[in-house]
Amino acid sequence: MKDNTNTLKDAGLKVTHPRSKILELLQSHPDDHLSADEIHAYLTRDNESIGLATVYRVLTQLELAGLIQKNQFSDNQSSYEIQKKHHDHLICTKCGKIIEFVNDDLEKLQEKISEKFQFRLDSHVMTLFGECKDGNCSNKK
Amino acid sequence: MKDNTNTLKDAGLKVTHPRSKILELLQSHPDDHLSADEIHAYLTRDNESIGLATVYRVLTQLELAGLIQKNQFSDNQSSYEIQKKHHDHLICTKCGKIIEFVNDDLEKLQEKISEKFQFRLDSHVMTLFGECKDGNCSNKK
DNA sequence: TTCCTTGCAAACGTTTTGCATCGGT
DNA sequence: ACCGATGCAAAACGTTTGCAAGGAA
Repeated sequence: MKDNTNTLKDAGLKVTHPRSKILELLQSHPDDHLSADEIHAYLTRDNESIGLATVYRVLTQLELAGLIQKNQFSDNQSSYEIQKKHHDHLICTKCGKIIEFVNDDLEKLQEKISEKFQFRLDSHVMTLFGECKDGNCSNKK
Repeated sequence: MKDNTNTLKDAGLKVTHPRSKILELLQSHPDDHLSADEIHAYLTRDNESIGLATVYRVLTQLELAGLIQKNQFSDNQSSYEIQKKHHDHLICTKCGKIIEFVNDDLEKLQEKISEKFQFRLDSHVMTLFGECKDGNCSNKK
């Protein structure tokens, strides 16, 4: 019985090869934010013949099940990552590096702002764009 | 000499009918967040025969010139608004209402977080999603 | 065996581009 | 008159859908 078999079952999803493979891929790249296309390329490289349409379908299902998270940063392409505890993102506009962070003050402040406008806060997107101080920064991407 | 003639000239853009009209439209809807398609529909309704491609081209130019702001919320469609002082957004997931707000503590906190990760902060996107307490909330959109 | 899932190809909606014509300056 | 701006149609892009074939329970 494979690792994510129970994960999928618990989510109410039948255990199929594509679902298992895609979940596995995202689990083994916990720090990456992969597009559907990149995921498809990884699978193809591993000699898995899984169609791009299936990748999209499976990603939608996994997201709905709460197993992965979909991100829409500034480009036109969505990216996906395995579900971790809540966090926000810091993106280097030069090298594309993405840092995940959590800040409790920020979360509290968002609640305060929502209350001020009489909103019941469901979720938020908070992405900081800047330039990182990495030496190899401009080389990447 | 029309209102936004100088605005366009100052931005280094030749004053043309489409540019003038589109800027005018956004200026007269300061609280709206319109998609290219909606803008095109408004123009068509006003008997302006401006192509959708031109709308896209002009919006890109106006954004580049800093005269308008492009937003990519959660849908697949971008929306545009005239440039105002910096602000973030609060969106009602039920009725689609968008509230603009500024919070200095938030801005300071973002700076602090960026510094912590050794980033030089350029910009940020911060959107809160929730449910507003409006009586007519569920009727709209 | 039963349905759900998959692969493929075709459709989709938004945005971009090529090209001939038009229009500011 | 010049060169950029426009309209139209077609292409491009990421994503979704229809359908017949395949696969897990």
